[in-house]
Amino acid sequence: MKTVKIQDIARVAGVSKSTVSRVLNGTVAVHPDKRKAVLDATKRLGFQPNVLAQSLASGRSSTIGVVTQMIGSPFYDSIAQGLVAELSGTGYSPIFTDGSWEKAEQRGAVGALVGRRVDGLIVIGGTISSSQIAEMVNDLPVLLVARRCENADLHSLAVDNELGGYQATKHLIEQGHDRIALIGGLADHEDAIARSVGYRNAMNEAGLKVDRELLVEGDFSAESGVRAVDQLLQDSVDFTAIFAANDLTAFGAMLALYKVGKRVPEDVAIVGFDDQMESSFTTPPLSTVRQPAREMGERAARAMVGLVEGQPFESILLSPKLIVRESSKT
Amino acid sequence: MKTVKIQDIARVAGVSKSTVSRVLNGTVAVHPDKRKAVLDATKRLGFQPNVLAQSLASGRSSTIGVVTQMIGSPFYDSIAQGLVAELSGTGYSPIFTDGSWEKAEQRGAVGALVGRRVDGLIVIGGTISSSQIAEMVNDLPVLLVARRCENADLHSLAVDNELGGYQATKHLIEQGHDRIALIGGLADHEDAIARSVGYRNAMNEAGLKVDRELLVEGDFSAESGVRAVDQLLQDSVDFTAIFAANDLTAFGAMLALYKVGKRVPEDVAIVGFDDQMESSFTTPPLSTVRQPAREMGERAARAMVGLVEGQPFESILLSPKLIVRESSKT
DNA sequence: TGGATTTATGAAACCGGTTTCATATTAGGG
DNA sequence: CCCTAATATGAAACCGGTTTCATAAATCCA
Repeated sequence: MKTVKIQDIARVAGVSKSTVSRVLNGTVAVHPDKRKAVLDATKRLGFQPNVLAQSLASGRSSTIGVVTQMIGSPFYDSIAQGLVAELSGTGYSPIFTDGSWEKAEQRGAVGALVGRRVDGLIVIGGTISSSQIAEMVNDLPVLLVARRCENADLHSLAVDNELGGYQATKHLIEQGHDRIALIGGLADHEDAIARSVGYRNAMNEAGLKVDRELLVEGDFSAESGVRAVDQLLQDSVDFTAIFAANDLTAFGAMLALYKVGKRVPEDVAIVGFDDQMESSFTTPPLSTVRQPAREMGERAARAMVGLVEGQPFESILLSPKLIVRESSKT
Repeated sequence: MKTVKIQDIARVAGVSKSTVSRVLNGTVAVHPDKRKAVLDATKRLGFQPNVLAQSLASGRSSTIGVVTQMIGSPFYDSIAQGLVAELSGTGYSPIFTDGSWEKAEQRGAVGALVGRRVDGLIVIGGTISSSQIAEMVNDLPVLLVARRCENADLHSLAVDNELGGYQATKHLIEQGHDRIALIGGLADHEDAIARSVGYRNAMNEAGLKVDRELLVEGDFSAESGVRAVDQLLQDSVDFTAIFAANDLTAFGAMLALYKVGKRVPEDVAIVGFDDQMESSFTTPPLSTVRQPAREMGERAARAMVGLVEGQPFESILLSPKLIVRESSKT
């Protein structure tokens, strides 16, 4: 029981390889009789084309390379999910490679995908510079997701993190808070920095001073939220609200507050960032800045298919949306 | 600027294609001088082998096909993450196809992967029968993850859901509860059924009656947890504890209880299932049955690489582990 | 020192398709 | 009815590697 190839069909149908290929791809017209013979043989023999051979011959692999970041945030995972879901049924398959933290590893990931002759490349987050990517890919369409891009050759689909940070902070200010602590994300992470800039802008705009003691480091993990609140309490910092770099951090902060008997939002109001699935089901439900992660994945998938097929694409900077739930209501 | 191929290296190094291939793969010894010449040329020209061509010629694609289930539960996603992480650096790349809910679609997914000549197939969950998979893959190694398998040709790596359900329920009983509600998962979902069987076993063993009113339907979503508790309250069912089919459902249940002023665990104790990342940071932290999802993905990746390279593998049924946190402490 | 092995290497076949090119056939037009 | 243009089809080249096979060179052993 060996795999049936195009030649077998040709023999059975009494035609040449070429004709079989033409029928299967519908590239040019073939006589209805032969066409039928080929189709019958194909079905009878249970032919399944060798995608590898097809790709090699045609120069198109029907594959989209994806470089992922397996760091904590569920945000990236949702993007990946959206990608997989939207790509299924388009004829293209995603092929994933993990770029973890190291730039070297990310370069390796890009290289591996280029070696696989993917038709397009999607890079989710990541720290490798866009010009570096550009010089590796050699005219392959590239889409950076969840990340801005200064390079004109590449396209990007990102969320305005600065605006999000501004929205969250402004909301807390409007709720009457003026001592708002910021639990930051990774110090060198582009998104985290943008969010904290938004925080500062909102504070400044409202004429509020950003005390150094209100600023606590975090790393996007729930644990760091716990640590941050513990530290704030230990330093007996005066604060009535928290803007956390992401929802996970906010979860940790809420837990730490709960442990010492502080109530949310009565004693401390909290706003997170991401709006991950669990956020509307915490006690109390968490106010947050929604990043349409899954939708971004879906849009990225569609955009990439378009790019591969020659359609143009304009880089997009999506606006995040403030979702007010109970954790920040007065 | 065109891609450099093996023939270019051969020309530059003054040898034949064959020799270049031999050097690059280290299959047989070549003269040190030529070897060096080839290596130099390779580096200088920035050669990147065409994986497609390699695969076609060698018959091995260095690719592992993965059929995913994009249904709600974060459990499946964690498995996928583990897979990606562990596979990176092994020389194999995972290629994902979504099998969503429909069996037809799952067959399509398997077919597409077989057509891509993957070296091995990993199916995460899914409802397509294992014998059906077996007849499509034609001696390809197959590993079913998060799912039992009766078929001897296939391998599986699963968690004993029944045991988990038993552990959770028994724990609640030991905490003094005898009116324990069960919020089920999808009615026709293998895992959900197994967990409820475990629940019944524990109840029976303790001589407790399983009232029909204690059993509420769910669908693994947080929303269904909310609905279930609302229903229990509306029907004024007498219960002091809840075993939820998964953590997400438990989150919803906790929120619904919070809304009506019932405290966890004082008024109602709760145990979930999965131990997803957020579970230790809910207020209060959720007791749950841990499924080592990420680890399962990692093990699956290792096992599959082994299988592809001819090593044997014994199907594994992992034992879940009860994690007691505050949501179920008396 | 010479015949028998072993070893390194290039030429060519092959993997399974797609696509160009040439040809046999049919249709079209005056 | 004959010559030209359009059309269907098969042969062969090609995609970029791996691998078999044959051969020239080197090594071995008596």
